[in-house]
Amino acid sequence: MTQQYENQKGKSDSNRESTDSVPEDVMGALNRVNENTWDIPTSRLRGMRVPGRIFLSEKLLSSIDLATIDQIANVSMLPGILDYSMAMPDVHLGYGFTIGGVAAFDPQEGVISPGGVGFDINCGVRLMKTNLTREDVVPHIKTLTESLFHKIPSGVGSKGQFRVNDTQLTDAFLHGSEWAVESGYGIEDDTKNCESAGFMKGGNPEKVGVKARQRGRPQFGTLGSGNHFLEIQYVDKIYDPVAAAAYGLYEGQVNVMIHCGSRGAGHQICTDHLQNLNEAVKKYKIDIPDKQLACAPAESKEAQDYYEAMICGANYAWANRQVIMHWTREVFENFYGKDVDELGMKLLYDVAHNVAKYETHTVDGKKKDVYVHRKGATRAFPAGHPEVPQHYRDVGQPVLIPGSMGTPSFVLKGGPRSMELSFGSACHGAGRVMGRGQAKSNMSGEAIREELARQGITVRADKPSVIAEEAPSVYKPSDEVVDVVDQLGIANKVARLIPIGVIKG
DNA sequence: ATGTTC
Repeated sequence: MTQQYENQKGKSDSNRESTDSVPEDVMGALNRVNENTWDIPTSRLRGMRVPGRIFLSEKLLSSIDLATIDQIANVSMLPGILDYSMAMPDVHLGYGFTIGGVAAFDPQEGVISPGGVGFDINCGVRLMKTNLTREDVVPHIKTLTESLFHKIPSGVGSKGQFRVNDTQLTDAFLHGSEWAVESGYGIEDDTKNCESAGFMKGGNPEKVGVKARQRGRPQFGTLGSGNHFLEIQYVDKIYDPVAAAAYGLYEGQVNVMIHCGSRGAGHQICTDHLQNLNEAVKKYKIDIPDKQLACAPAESKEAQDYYEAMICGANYAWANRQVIMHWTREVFENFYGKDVDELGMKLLYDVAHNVAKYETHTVDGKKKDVYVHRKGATRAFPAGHPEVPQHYRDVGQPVLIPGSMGTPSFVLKGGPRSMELSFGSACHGAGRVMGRGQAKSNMSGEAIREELARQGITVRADKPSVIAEEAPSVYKPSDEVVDVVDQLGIANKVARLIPIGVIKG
């Protein structure tokens, strides 16, 4: 870390007392470009190759601190970064890169960095529809929530209902949710309604270490902990009737949202390759302002090894969400005595929140293949993009934005300006404003559970501390975050979803 | 986020 960085960090700490108003140093670090766009000029820190850019409303400005701004600036120092080091309105401090960060790199001049993906590789969200109404479900919500809690293992270190063998694990690393569907955990349509059709090509299980395999095997089909959840929600508002019709959403409809990732497997893949990349930084003499930005030239063996292992982690996560959705269907089938078809339990879509991808974008007016890192950011391809499934192509890719526990989630569609503004990316959620530790010591999980119960939301968690960590008040309001990307035309609102039953790890 | 602070 540079001396300059330390000085600024100190300054920000001393200002933290005056919370509600935006600290002067935050204002001083940003140049306002328009209503929802703020730039960090390259003059801020020595070594910035491109400016930083935060998509944010004035209202949310107080949720940003100087340490977050400097992480965005630090990323702009990485070789081969294109256009801007970007951040979404749900941005907050992360490992090296912010959560809510988007950064694209030239494949020849640029780098690949695990910090730009995160430890939970392909943490993501899927939304499954039903044809049940709120009235069909609310009277039974306690029973349903309880059944789901028992069917789907959750919590830190939770073990699954079945153990995949080594061959199956390799298949999952290579073929993601396609493997899960072929193994009987789903229906053929499921993979069509998924980003990248449920798996990325190019995974190489030989780049996944023994430890990652050991951790991954027993955790298959588990939810995990932290902000991960399974929610029964209902559609309470439609903003865009045409898009809603194309997605099959209508007011009063009950849906299930599943938010989880690659569990210990992805975590171990990230940890292992960070070690290699720490060495690569020295070997290739890359000047990085923060050790957490470990990276290697995109075409180097070290970077490609990580990328091939990361794909395995991403595919594991897609298979994991697929298996969890399958068990959710079984719970509903048993409860209502109807099958999946009769219950209309179709997958609307599944998106990755933490992943790096080789994609085609327009840079300086020319088509170019780049490595886009999305860490706490959602792909949001617009109408007409060839990667959007045929049946959604006229509307745009579904963009699923979970709220924090007890607050609304949103379905958006990829907006007309996402390709020009943000490498086809939008926000991924509400975004924390308070750290986990602080939340745990400040909040009572049991009190929050009772308050949510008064609001008609049944929460079933592994332990109360998880509820405290994820209290709605430790997050930015999801509606304000979503409004920013909506107003920018990065992704446009289609429907709002209100939780009624929540399973947490 | 995480076999919870290498």
